[in-house]
Amino acid sequence: MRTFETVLAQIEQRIAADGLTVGDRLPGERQLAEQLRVSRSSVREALRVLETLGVVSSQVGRGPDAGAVLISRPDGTLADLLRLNLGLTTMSAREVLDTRLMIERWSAARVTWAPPAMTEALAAMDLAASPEEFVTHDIAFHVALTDAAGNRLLSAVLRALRDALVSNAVEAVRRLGHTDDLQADHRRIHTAVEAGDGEEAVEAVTAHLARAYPGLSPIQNVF
Amino acid sequence: MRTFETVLAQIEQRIAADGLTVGDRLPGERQLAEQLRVSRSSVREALRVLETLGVVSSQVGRGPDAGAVLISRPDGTLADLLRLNLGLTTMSAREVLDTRLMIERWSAARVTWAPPAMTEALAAMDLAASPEEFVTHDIAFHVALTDAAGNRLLSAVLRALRDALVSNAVEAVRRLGHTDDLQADHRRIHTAVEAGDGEEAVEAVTAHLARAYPGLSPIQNVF
DNA sequence: GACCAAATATGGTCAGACCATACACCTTTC
DNA sequence: GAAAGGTGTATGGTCTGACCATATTTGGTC
Repeated sequence: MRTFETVLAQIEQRIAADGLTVGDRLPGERQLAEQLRVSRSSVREALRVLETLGVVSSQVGRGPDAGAVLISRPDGTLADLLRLNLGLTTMSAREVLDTRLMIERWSAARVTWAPPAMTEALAAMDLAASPEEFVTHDIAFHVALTDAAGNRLLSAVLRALRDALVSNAVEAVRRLGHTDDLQADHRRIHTAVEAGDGEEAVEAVTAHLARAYPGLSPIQNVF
Repeated sequence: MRTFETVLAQIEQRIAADGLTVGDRLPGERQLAEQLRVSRSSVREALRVLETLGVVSSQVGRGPDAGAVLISRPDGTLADLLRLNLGLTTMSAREVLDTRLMIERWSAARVTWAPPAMTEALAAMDLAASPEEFVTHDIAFHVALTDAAGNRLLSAVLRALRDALVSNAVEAVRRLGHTDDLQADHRRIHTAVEAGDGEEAVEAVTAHLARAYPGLSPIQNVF
């Protein structure tokens, strides 16, 4: 097993052991390297993987104080994501694909603030002059929401699908004839996110979807 | 933009420009570093990201000849995957992604025949001489199953993910040591599909998954 | 032609160095 | 006393150069 892979495992363990959550920080690269008795290069390679997985986010120049890296999605499935993306043990794409998983993650993320992009998109939709324009910002709105959930890998797949479905969304807006109801939904979602109320948010999203796509089965949909 | 990110972009471009495909090799780390005028560290960090994304796979000790890294999934979505995991935007695919929806659609489609590709893949798996070969046909089998459900868009995405996880699947087969049980599952699925028995099929698929990936959470998976 | 051993370039890892950045702290100013 | 500004400092990002174990190639041997 390569060194950076063991580093990965140890970081994972540390996150679990210390009960780190969103916003918490890992030790600095140098300190981490010293603790794990490996070179900084290996630590960095591990961090790069974690960053790709959407677990951690680095930022330069954090003064003389502590911290170095910031956990962006520390939930328990970290191990699965690692295994999957590294081919260490086994994983299934279905698990990743399951949107329910995403809901759980989103709720577990305990997001207590609405991403600025989300707020901006909300305002932009009010000013939209055409269904196409509306949908553009609508996508941005949901993108921000998904980002708040934290899993970039999953988001990527979802995003690709979304892009492929732009025309559907436009048609949905046209069918409705107006966007008042949709905006009301959006505001409800936004409020829920701001309040950090995961359950309410999921419910709001579900209601929103039911309105936008009436033919949809009452399955638990998400974004 | 960090150096390794530009390296990422340039490698991506190179793959597209040179028309590299599965099995082809990138230049060695040192050579790549020299060509791109960056340090080997940056190249390595970029490669680590690509590895996490399932695009390349490194292996040590390749003698004095050429090659260094090997492309493992060069399909068109590479660019999207790169962009996404680098932190641009993200999105959700809403209802389309929900696997349960797929099951329902599949049932609702009242499929009363097994797709020829499915039958062929089943036979091919019997003749497979290696785990790799087995998995190849295994994928074809499940893709055919997904296609039978009727949602091409969903099929495409699932397929892409599936391809990205080939190595995991191979390992799963290796771990089992034999393919008899898997084939028994496949036959059960095939029979159910032929009979148009959606419920039985879903159940068979679930059982199949549980066998192939024992650690999997009891989430309702689809293949 | 088959087999074995040395030569060689590779990926993996390490140590040490430099830079630009952003935070914490301290001084200055009002 | 509070606000504003300057400075010190540890950080992430990058680079250089080195060593190791490994796998492929090469070339010699039988």
